[in-house]
Amino acid sequence: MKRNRHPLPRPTEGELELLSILWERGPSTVRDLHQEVSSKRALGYTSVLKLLQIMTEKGLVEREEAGKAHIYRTAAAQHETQDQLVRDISERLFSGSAAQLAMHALAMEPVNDRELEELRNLIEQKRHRP
Amino acid sequence: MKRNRHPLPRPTEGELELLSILWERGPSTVRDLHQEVSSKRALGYTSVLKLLQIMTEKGLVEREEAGKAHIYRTAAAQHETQDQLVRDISERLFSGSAAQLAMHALAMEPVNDRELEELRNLIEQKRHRP
DNA sequence: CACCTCCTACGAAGATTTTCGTTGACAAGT
DNA sequence: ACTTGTCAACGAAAATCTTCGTAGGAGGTG
Repeated sequence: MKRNRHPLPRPTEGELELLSILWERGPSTVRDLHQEVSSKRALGYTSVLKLLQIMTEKGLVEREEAGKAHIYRTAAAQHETQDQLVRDISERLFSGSAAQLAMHALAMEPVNDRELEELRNLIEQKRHRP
Repeated sequence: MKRNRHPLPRPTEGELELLSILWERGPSTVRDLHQEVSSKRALGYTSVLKLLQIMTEKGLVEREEAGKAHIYRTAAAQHETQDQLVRDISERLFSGSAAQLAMHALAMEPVNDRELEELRNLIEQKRHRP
């Protein structure tokens, strides 16, 4: 049974970095995460550990204390956090207009054909169900 | 001539709140901004002032020291900051896929017909100019 | 057993962000 | 001239975020 009594807090920059890795790799140890992060930038092992401990307190991740090395997993699915943050940006930067956000995103850069097709479908759906 | 030697830093949460008001109201005094903010939440006058002073140092706003009360204006156009932050979120949350960001935004909620039409056009444009 | 190695826990320094109290300047009213 | 109101400047407390050093435990290896 999930404790969902408080909505999860918005992850900070560093926290989001770790969450991204967890979504990609699946449940991981501190060492796993540290190695991933290290390929991008210098950061001490204990820094990653500490961040994960804080994230556990906040409820952003959960850990399995099975063996010697704990295993961390995300508490929220990737799409949930994405939705949360997209809504947040939409509020703060586009007065709540998600459509404007979408337009900015699209206008901005290369979008491949498959994605374009998905977007077309999405829009047609919305169009026919007003 | 604009000093554009350093790109503007990413505004913090509080800074963005003030920027949003400035984009909406146009150039404003501290008192103007404080009143706007106060309608949303409690925040002291000097807190707003201090934030603006910091933002001036960072180059996020510029001020005209004409009369007694200085007048602040945004240094970057709204769409520039929107682009910057949308790109940022796209990177950090969608591995750089702006299209995925757009889809999340759209899937999320009410979009009116005019916006839907604009999006259709935007997509058709992209479609025909691959 | 003494010695590594790998791990978590803890505390704390440093950096940034948020908030506000106090001060002093200036002007308008009395 | 004295008081009152409005304003910017400054410093600093408080809160949050980032980073890491150090300590201590558990498990092997010689």
